[in-house]
Amino acid sequence: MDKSTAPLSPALHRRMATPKLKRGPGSVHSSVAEAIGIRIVRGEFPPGTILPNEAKWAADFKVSRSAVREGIKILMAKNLLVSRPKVGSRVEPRERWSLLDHDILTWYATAPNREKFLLSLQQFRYIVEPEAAALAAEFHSEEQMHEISAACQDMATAPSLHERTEADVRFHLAILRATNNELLLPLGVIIDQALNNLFIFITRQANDLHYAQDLHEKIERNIRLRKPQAARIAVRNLLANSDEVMRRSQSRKSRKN
Amino acid sequence: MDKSTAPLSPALHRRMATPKLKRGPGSVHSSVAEAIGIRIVRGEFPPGTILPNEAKWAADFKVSRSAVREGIKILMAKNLLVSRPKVGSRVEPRERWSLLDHDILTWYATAPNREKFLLSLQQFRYIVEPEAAALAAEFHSEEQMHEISAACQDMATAPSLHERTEADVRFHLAILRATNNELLLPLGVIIDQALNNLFIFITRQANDLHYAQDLHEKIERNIRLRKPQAARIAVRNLLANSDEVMRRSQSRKSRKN
DNA sequence: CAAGACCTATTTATCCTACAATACGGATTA
DNA sequence: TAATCCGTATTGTAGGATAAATAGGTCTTG
Repeated sequence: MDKSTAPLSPALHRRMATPKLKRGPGSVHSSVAEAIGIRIVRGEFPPGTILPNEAKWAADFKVSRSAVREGIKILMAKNLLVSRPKVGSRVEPRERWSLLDHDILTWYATAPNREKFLLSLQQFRYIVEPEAAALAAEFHSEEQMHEISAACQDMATAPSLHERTEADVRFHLAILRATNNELLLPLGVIIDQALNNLFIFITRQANDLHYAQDLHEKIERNIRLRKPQAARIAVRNLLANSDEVMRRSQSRKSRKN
Repeated sequence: MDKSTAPLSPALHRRMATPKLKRGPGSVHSSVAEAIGIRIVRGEFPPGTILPNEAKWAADFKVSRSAVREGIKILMAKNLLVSRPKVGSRVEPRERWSLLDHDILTWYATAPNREKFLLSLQQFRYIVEPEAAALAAEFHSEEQMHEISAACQDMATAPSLHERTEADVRFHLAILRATNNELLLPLGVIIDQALNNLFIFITRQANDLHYAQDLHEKIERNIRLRKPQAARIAVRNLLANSDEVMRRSQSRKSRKN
């Protein structure tokens, strides 16, 4: 059926209209993948939906069909959709999506339900990070320990909040590496997302920063001294502190409104 | 420098030779992605290596350059490599690989170091699954609980080992779903891989199967009765049993040799 | 001689066109 | 009514042409 014959409200029509392709710094196919991918994760094309065909995308974005196809292939690789001849590209059920992929996570962070997303991230960290710290305490090599310590020091001496966050991410990734379990490495994208989203909540008050630094140093020390159980608890304390910071920021915001 | 001028040993040459493309059931581009992807994860092209250019692959595989490009795009989406004009496709460092992707995991399972891989899988399960069961015990809905119970029953009544493993996977995935944390769903690929690899170790002795079934039912019960701590422990017991089975199988094998 | 500007060759990026394979859904027939 | 056939829309594959990007060498210049 031709879509133009379907009676659509003007508002719905506006929502369906394809936004112009953001001609960013990257290549065309990745821009296409991003443009379509974002609309999928935001729920504009719910699972089971058949996407517009390749020719339509090519026309809307003013790019060649090849570029569209390469973009679609990227989304297929991330299990956002599957393509079949004659039927088209169908959005996969959410539980098949590779949510732990860096791109999807980034797109997802722009989706409407940010609150719930941040809670899921935080919950995920509670599961993984304490155990990762315990493993790191048991199995870290000297070089890996050095990376952890260096990142911890960089946090203390970082001149800006941005650089502090960068060192913070580096600290936690170094712990994952020090577990010597390579399957844990991909979970770094979670930490990256979480910290960069938490970044906007972080207070600039010297007291808070100093306390957070203390918590990080406790983690560093317990890993260095090879005390798994103590490292586990230290990480839990740090995460609880993050929760607390978020909660305070949240209540401040609601008081304002 | 032209590679053909480099003095290669015949053995190395043989290893470099491109195997014929497996023209399986899937599409050509996914076969290309698989063929190249497997060689990357197996270490044939170590991180930092520049892959042969697209024209070379097209000639070797006897496919069009378009197909090769679409295959490469799939690998790019999984962070196995990055492509840049003039330089070519460079293999990314291992810690960037999306190891938790279903395809990569499957390819990885064929790699030489199976033993270490299985250990990493098992260690990963120890981190995630007990906590997932605890969350499921706290937050599961009625429908989610029903899926868990049904899978558990199917395990008991499965007529073949294969179908039993299928229900086993379904059981653990249902628990992940019941956590109501969507970020945990992608970890299902780990469980899927682990159980399907463990499958070959599983003894057919009725005693063992009965005991394993008992362990699963304890998990089911504790989730159903909303006892997080007990569910956590029940999962740990199950994993310990898997370890035990693997260890026994291992020692039997070494005794044979 | 050193440093910077400028070429050139190679590779991916993009576009285009044509045809093949597939399977949905309607038309046709028993 | 039910089963089969077939037209057609859509992705899949092929192959070629051109554009853009850039590493590395070359030339110029201070």
